[in-house]
Amino acid sequence: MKPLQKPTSRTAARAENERLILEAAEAVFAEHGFKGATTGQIADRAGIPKANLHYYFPTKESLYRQVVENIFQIWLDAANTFDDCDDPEVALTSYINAKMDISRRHPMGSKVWANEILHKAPVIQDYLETTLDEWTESRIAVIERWIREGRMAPVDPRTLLYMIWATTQHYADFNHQIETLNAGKPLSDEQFETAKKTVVGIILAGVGIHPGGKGAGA
Amino acid sequence: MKPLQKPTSRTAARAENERLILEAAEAVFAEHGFKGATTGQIADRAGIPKANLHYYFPTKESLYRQVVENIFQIWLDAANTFDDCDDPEVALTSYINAKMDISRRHPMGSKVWANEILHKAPVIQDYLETTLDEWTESRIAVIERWIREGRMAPVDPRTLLYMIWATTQHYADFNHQIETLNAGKPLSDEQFETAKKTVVGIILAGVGIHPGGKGAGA
DNA sequence: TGAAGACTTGACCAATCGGTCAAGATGAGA
DNA sequence: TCTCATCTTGACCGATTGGTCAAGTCTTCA
Repeated sequence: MKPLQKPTSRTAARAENERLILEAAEAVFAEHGFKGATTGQIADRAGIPKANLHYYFPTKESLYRQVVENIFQIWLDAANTFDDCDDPEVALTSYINAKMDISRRHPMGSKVWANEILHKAPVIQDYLETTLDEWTESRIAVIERWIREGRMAPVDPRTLLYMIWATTQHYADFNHQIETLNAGKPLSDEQFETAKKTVVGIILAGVGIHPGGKGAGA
Repeated sequence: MKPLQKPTSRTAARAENERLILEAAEAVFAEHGFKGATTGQIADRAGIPKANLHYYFPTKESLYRQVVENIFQIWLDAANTFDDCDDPEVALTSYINAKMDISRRHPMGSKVWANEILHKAPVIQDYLETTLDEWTESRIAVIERWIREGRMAPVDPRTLLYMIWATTQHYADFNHQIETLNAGKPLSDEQFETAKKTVVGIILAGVGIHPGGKGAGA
């Protein structure tokens, strides 16, 4: 039998340190942007000396890249919920709910992503051009088919997707503004549920899907 | 008769220089954020030495503050179109169109704003708490009245406003992503018109307003 | 026309920050 | 236990950057 590793074995300690650093980095990059964040801040937040951070991640950029790649993975997971079902009502509902939940649970990741796009995606441009572009085009095709089949109103599919992205991510990226307009307090679970239902309701009605009824209006 | 000022009189030159600097600053702050922007970059873009920039704007922060205040003024101008008419269809349509047009014509301003909120509004927090909060609350009251009067479906007014903000500003803030997903090219005027019409259409239908018909659906 | 204030600008400075390094601490395998 | 690779860390360095300064130049106006 292999000797049991102590909880602080070499590999476990390395994994734990990398996790601590990445967690701290996501928070600091989200709040201050790539340029605004300092490796010293990140190291402090992770509870290790700066030199040690540079032992695990040689450059600030390599650390940032890792953070962004992790975020893109979360985004892709949510994207898959779009294909849960071929019914537009179910697909749109579950996709919007998944994206809203991400904004609630991973607000910092969304902020890092927003920062990256605002600054012209110096790190993730290749993802945008490949994975994201392919995902978008194929889902546009699905929406166009739903429209042809009369299962939803003839709206521009691209604009519909952008509306969903914009609105759901707004709850993460503009969270500070939302809190300020909510008497300085975070949205309660009830308020957030109301927001989710309202967004789903407006989008579905907006594309002519009326739950309870069937098919699309004019 | 007052002596005609030469085109480069003292006051005119000052005004022109301040304009050049503010224009350059908006662009550089939009692309690199507050921390990422350097006063040297801004001065270069304005075509003046860095020391001269600091003659007009003593600190980087005072320059940034001025840029943000100008942007907020544009935002307020658009906000007024909400009150053009007491009819929800007209009000929502003209407000969405105004905000879409701002995203098209002032994308950099919107990006600076987004950056500011993303970083917890260190400079404009007071605007959020006063002017923005008052505007929002009063428009929520208007929407609630429209709902009571049966002129639109009973949706959460706050969420509706956030959807409009998020979607319209998305066309500025995420312009880079939108271009990338448009074969790397900026949206044509036709494409942008389609986007505007689609957003207006989805929102109006989403809140139960059907142009041509009258009043709200269930 | 000449004095006074407004504006311009190259050179410079202090602070910050990403990253290095060398010396030591620690754990794994023989 | 001994050895070696891995990990830790305080001190340090060069580059960048916000901001200053002093020595000019240009406008205005009496």
